[in-house]
Amino acid sequence: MKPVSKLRNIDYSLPMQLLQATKSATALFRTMLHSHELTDQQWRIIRVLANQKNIETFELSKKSMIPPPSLTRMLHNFEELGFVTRKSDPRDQRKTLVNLSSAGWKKFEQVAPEAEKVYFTIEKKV
Amino acid sequence: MKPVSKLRNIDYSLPMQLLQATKSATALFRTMLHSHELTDQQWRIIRVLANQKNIETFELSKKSMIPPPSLTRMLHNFEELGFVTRKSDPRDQRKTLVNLSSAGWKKFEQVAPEAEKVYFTIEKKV
DNA sequence: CAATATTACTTAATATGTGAAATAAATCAA
DNA sequence: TTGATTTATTTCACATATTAAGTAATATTG
Repeated sequence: MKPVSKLRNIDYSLPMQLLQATKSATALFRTMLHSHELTDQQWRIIRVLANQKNIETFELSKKSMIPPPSLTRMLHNFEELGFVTRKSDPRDQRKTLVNLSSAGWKKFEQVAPEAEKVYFTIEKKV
Repeated sequence: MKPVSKLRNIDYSLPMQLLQATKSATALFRTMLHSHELTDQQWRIIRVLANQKNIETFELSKKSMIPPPSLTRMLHNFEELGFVTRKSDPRDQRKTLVNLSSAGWKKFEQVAPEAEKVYFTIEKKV
């Protein structure tokens, strides 16, 4: 029998445990979000935008934890859907400032109460 | 000023905190894995295979947390790279049994000690 | 045994993640 | 003021995730 490296069982690996925890935590939201035609990531963007006006793309990326290339694609899509508006920062034309449109706000107002319900459900379990 | 739904700040959302934690934990492994030409997910597959012979695809999917459609593609790729072998289960031809090839074992033996080092680094920090 | 349902996996279409390179505006140095 | 550098964002190529639908083998029911 040839010697084999010892490595802790994958079930006890920290990244795997975190992956599992994330999966469990997001599953409850996902079902609700899908009934509103939103993905997890789209909802993260809307939440951040509801909390801060004229946010720069880079900061939006950090706060929503969506990498810049994904964000570019998603904002383009959101613009077409009419949920967000973009304008370049007059003080620094490299920057783009993003805002919710009225349709975006409407979506937020619809979904936010249900998101709170899901949080409440989770907290009861914990 | 129109009424606005109250929702906890996104920074305190459980899924976001878990996402952040996962990102931090995997970042440490990723650099090391890339120097061995492996992605995070590929290493998860190899680890599970090193731990269990003749594993069914579905169980491999669960243990590696890689969804079945992704797993199909990745195993096909791993077969071409010569890291794994697949055969159908003689007792139930719907099932596929997966194993590491000798090249797959070699890869595991190379990477496992370095993975342990990363774990050790993390544990010191915690 | 034949019809149906279930299981295990694959395929397909689309969305998002990742790393590198490209672009344009702003800043800095000589 | 020009040329080099940095910054903010985008584009590209490819890997992985997600959902739905398809396929073949097995199990179940009447």
